[in-house]
Amino acid sequence: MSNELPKTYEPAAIEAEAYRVWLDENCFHAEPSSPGEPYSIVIPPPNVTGALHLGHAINSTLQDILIRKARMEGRNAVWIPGIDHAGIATQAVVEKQLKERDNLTRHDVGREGLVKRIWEWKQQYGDRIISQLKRLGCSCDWDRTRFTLDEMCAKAVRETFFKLFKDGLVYRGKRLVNWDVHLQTSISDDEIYHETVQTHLWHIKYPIVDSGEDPRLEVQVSGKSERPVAGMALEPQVSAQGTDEFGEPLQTFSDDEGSRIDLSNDNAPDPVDYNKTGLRTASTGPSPRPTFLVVATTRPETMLGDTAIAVHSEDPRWNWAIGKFVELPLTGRKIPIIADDILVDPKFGTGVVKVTPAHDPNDYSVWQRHLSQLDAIDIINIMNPDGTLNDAAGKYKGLALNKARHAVANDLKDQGLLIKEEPYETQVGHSDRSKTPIQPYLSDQWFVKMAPLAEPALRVVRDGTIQFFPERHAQQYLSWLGEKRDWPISRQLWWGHRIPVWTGDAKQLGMTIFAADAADAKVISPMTIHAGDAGNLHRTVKIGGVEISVQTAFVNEEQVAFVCVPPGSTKTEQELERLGFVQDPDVLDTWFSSALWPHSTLGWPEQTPELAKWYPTSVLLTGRDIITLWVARMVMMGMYNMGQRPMGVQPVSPAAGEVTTDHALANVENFDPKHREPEQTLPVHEYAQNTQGRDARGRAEDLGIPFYHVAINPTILDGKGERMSKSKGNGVDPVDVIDTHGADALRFTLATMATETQDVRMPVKKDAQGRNTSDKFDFGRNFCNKLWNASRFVISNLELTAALGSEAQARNQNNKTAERKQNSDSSSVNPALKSLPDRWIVSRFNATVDEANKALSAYRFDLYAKTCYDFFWRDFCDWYVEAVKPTLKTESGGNSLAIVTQILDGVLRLMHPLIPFITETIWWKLNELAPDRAGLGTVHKRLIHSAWPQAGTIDAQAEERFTLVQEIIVAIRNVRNEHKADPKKPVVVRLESGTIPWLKDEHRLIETLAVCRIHSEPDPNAIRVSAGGAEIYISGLIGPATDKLRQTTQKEALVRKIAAMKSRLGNEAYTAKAPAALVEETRQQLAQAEAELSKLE
RNA sequence: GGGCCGUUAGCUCAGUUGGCUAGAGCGCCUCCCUUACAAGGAGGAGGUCACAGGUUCGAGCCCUGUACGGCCCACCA
Repeated sequence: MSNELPKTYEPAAIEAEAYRVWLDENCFHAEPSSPGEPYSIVIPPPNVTGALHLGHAINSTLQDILIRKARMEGRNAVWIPGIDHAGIATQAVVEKQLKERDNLTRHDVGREGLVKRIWEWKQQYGDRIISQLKRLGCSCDWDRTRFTLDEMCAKAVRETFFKLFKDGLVYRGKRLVNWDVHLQTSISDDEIYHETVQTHLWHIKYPIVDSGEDPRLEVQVSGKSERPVAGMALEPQVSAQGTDEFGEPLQTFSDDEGSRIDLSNDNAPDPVDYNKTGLRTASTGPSPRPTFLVVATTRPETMLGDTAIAVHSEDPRWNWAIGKFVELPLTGRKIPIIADDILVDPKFGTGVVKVTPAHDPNDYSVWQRHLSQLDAIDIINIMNPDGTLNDAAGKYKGLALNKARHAVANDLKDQGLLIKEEPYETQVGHSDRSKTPIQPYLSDQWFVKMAPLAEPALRVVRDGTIQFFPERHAQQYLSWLGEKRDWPISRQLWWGHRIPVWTGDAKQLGMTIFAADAADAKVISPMTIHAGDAGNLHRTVKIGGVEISVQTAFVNEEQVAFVCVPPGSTKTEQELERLGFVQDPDVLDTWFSSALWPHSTLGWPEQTPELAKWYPTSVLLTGRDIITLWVARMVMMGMYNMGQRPMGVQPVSPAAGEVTTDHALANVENFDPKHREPEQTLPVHEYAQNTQGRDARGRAEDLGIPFYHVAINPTILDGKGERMSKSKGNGVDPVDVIDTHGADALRFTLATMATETQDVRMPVKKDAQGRNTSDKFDFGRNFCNKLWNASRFVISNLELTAALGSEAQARNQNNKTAERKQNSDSSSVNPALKSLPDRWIVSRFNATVDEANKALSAYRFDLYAKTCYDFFWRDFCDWYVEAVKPTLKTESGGNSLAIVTQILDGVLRLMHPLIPFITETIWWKLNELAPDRAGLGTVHKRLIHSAWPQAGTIDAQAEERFTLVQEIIVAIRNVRNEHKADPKKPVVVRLESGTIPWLKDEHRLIETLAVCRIHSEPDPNAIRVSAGGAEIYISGLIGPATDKLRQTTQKEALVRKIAAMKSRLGNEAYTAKAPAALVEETRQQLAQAEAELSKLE
């Protein structure tokens, strides 16, 4: 009894036990010094913010499949787990908790206090995530668990930041950022969602001040301008690489783009439609012109920060006013009317736009565009970080924005400047974290220059060094990276890697550092921070072995120095602080540390054995939503830090001129190629082998790419097709599913869903215990149950045989070395094959292994699971086991028991990566009863460390023959069923198969599986059917009526088929152009169909 | 507005370089609790492959267009 598997499959019991054993025996741990070709994966670190959902579950399952397979293939496989600190998200959650529990803000507890609390949160939820991964069966090397905020990562972050700073790829600039007024931090574009709000469009009069033409402008009032119109007059220094000096994407214009309007076009606005615009004309002058312009805005309060009015240069209604001024209502400031053909769409609104550079992204672009032009405009910030108005707002100072809006609108109304207030629907950006509206806000931020980093990262995907699966996802990567928009990396948060820059009086620095060791102080590169700001410098010096990189800038007429030092320069940091320098209070964008993940987890910047062995990693598995945010940045930073060539500092644009190449060698010095193992060969996947061989890997190493393959897993949606998320409440905790169905069932089902189609719908239901689960997982659970029971069957037979000292087993001992050539732990099935079913099932197994290999090397996890399913359930259980069942325990069973055992052995190996718990558990049991698998030799104690099955040869003849036998059996069953034959009572069958001489050898098989007796006496009343060229006469059934029907249907089908084939063959084009083999095949089929038909007449 | 993807059985989805009667699971119908498994077994019904053109001897598959759905990016004051 102890030898038996429990009668019912209960995943909960076996899963806990199997995982415990794996952990106890350290099965997941890898060492770089171990033998085997490297195979490595780094987990996309889940956010510590919350628990894992099904999206993580599918992602983790697929990685585990790859790692377990690689491990079984004898590779030195490591899967590095970890968690992301998820800056904003985590801080927001903890702050919210602080507020709700203790009614405290972060300012009450202070920076240290808050960070301490977040660490406590991290401990709790990090542990939860790890335990979820363990429940899933993930075979991560837990000894190597990392956190994006741990010391190793911190060091990598500091090193990288310093490199970037030194290379001039980090710069500080004023930029309009998305400001979360509630959290008082800037947030990235991707942390914003848009919400439709009902608001108003306020139409406001801006009186034109007649007295002043803008003296800075050359006169040009009518349609055609003498000088290039604004918007086309982009800075000549803008590089061809697509960014200006701020890294803004270069916008290119051509005459056929929408920025110009064609006045002959009917769609162009009525030249002067005063009714439409609500304008009045002045009574004097040769041509009537309005005395004011009307602006329509959704945000009247921002007019306090207006610095210009913009119109389209070719809009005849207003272009005469370009160069004049308006008086800004409520403030009395005089602001210019400028032309900006990018901002202004004459067809929209009044064709007149207020420009508020400090509070609107588009207006900010206007400011930038006009910065070095004659018509440069001001930029005025009217907002405090907390969302109230500042001194610049005059009497509105101190009001919150929404209050100011109404105050402004009311005052305008009082002054008769508000023409109308029309209801308007618009989209307003909201912070994903605080759910409050985002304010564009002008602030000082650090940026990473993208162009030099993006270029190489684009190249390696274009040239196929990095491959996407499915391939089409590369497009998203390429198009996003192609924009090369600079990356704002400052976050006004306390939770994260603090920016390693100290700010202070440049004069202090000069006296102490520069002057102290002037001979040693080597100027490494000049840098311009803002165009036109003379005196801004960028120097990197080396003093006493410590590198110090300095950027200077003028702030309020004072020269301020920004100093960056590499990690481990504590003394220098202290010295700086003694001099009054203060460290930047901001932290880095979370993605900054995530971008380093593949190499930082392996120990970089130290040249660790892990890095040498496992970098580049073999594949990255992730969702398509972070191809840009994460994948692209990992490639960039991987190449920047790990590449042997200093690509990060190659001057991509001579015009940029800010970065010199002479310090590029600094990167090379960091890199010690000796740590490489030149004998390393390819990663596992076939395609790489048949393309460039080991050169590919060598080249990839030179380039420093973090992975060769990017496999994109599908997004899991709920039953309504909506993305799962916690806020929607439609998320499913994988642990809930594991509780209801088991981890193997979850894994199996998720794998079948990992198709190339992007999204998977998952109808969710709540069970009695309130757990979110889905009937979808019944599929996997049923499969596991089937495996459980089939294994029980095999094991019960082994027990019996063992008890009786089976002859079959003894015989197999003799056969065991007959044809085997593999090592002792091989799973190749190759006993002495006798019967057709034996030959067939072995051939099918071999084909299945082959298909599984192909599927997995293409990351087609669904095909892998499907292949396993079809072979195990359909071929093995439904056919083979049923075929050998009656004779299994008898002498005449031949070596079927051996084959059943060996196939089970192979199936366990083949499916272990997919359903590790159940396969491992059965493996143990199988080891007890058949330690040598009836002749295969010694097997490994643990399946996790056993060999991946080898695909042996395909027996085409056996497959062909067995297929025919199947057809005959199905035909007989069919008739039996239609006649409601007693399932246990055999029918009498006569087979006419003169053309198939070998068929008589399989009569016994047919009798078994079709429940019949085969006789040779003709019966005139027999029901006749045909299958695969054999005529089948079935006697002993009543009810020929249905047979008539069936024969009629069959006949009709044949007639149709014959007609179709005849017409095809009658078509000369077909016989001439189609492949000869196909035509011949058609002829044979036609002949066969006609023969069948004639027999049915 | 730009780009990408999808539309195949009642539901969820496969369908390889175009090639015989388009498949699976679930659900449904009939029969069967046969000592591995009713979470099972045997059989069955069910599809004008979104629509319209085109290429081809031949189209679910390739091309063009349309409709509907989804995603990403940019978002008009």
